[in-house]
Amino acid sequence: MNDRLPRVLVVDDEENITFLLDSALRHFGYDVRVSGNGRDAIAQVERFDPDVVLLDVMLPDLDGFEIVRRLRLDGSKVPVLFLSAKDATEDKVRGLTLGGDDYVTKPFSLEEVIARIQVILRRQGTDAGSSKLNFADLELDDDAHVVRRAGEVIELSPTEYNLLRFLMVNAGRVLSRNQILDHVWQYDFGGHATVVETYISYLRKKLDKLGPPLIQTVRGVGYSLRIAA
Amino acid sequence: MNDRLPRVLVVDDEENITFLLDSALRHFGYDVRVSGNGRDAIAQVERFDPDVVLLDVMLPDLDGFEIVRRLRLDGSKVPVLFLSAKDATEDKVRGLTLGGDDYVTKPFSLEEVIARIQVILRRQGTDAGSSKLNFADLELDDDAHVVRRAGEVIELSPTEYNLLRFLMVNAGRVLSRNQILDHVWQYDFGGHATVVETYISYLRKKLDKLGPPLIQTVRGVGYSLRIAA
DNA sequence: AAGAAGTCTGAGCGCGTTCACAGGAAAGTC
DNA sequence: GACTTTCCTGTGAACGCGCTCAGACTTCTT
Repeated sequence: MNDRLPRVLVVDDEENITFLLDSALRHFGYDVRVSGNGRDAIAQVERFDPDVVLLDVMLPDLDGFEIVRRLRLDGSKVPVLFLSAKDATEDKVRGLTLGGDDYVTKPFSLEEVIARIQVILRRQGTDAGSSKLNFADLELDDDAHVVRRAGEVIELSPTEYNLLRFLMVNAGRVLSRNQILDHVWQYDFGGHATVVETYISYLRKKLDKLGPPLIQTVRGVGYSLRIAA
Repeated sequence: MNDRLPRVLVVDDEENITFLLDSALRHFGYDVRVSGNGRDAIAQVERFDPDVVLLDVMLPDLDGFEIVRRLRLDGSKVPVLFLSAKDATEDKVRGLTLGGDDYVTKPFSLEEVIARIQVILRRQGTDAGSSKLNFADLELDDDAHVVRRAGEVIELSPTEYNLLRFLMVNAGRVLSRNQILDHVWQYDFGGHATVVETYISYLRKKLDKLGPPLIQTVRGVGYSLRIAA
């Protein structure tokens, strides 16, 4: 087994964002470096040799595209996951997915970002894991973005999908409403934790048509994916 | 085995609270420091280098979130367990579970706080122990928040769960009703100690379905988890 | 521009949880 | 064995948590 940790370089000038991604990615077992501006980022790619770069499009010195252009000129082929604001720049980012790059729009949710990173790493062969998550007769395939139970395909909205993914990654563990909110919803979500209840309800309605209940309520604590006793 | 004691910094301006936590945590084998305000707390983090900080959100000088912000700017990554009042602060707690931080609402029960601290320390690798407690054919898993006897899952209410946890942590020892009340119930509980009897009764009813009695009454003193002779 | 899909809020309802209390059982005492 | 003390457990009331649904609002499609 070749287990050098996959290396991720996070480039953003907002410290809350880098802190957020840094802690989440570390927790996921990545070797993380952080950079706050474009020039430093280019230098770090050289020294750190990351497997993927998380790159904000709006940086104080160089813009994200310029950074990538220079990296490519230097011969680096590291794939980039852009973090773009949801405005004009979004158009510029389109079409990048050809070179193996991809993008998510700010504000993102962590599950979203992590899923994308894993897709990139898998396509590169850096991350050995499969694109499928399994629990009981449930199957979630990130590459195809398809969920099945007992063979049947289940149609899920984006939020439902992210929620189920988070539950499956943490199968067996109890997750508090706030934990769920922090990982599944966009980081700037201002509403109340009761949305989680609504979406758990949606998920149950769709999942439990095809078998026994899988999402357990732990009263006063949260929810947990578990096979009923 | 590397057993330097885990270090905990407790920050609160109410002396009853710090006293309470100080003694309980010491008794649990932690190396504890106490601080009564924000500025001092920041200084202590630097000097004492704690593994976790117990931080009241409402402090006379700086508010808890501001303290964390400053700590992060200083590069400290120490996880924080917030002690918050159950109202307004609830909203501001967003994003906390990402950096490994968490919160409990005042008034808390000691078992609650200690369980949370252990979760944080385990996740950090500071506390080697597992998330499971065992006694005879009983098993309590804090991660999944599940209790089993002889393999069967037992559904417990929050209070029942905390009570059983306290009994298991102190297996073999006799615990008085007041000790139990002090650790399992919220510290401002005003009722009578007879509740304990009620909950012992609930627990016995659920546990003893699956095997011989485990909770022994020690007349005139209290209760004890013990395998019948 | 209109329709469809997705998201989120708020309210109502049901049920589990918590706790006091009281009558009866068990243990200990003389 | 009778008496006292301690403990057990059923009943019931108040409360709060969690589930669900309708509807407003936003965003994506065509």
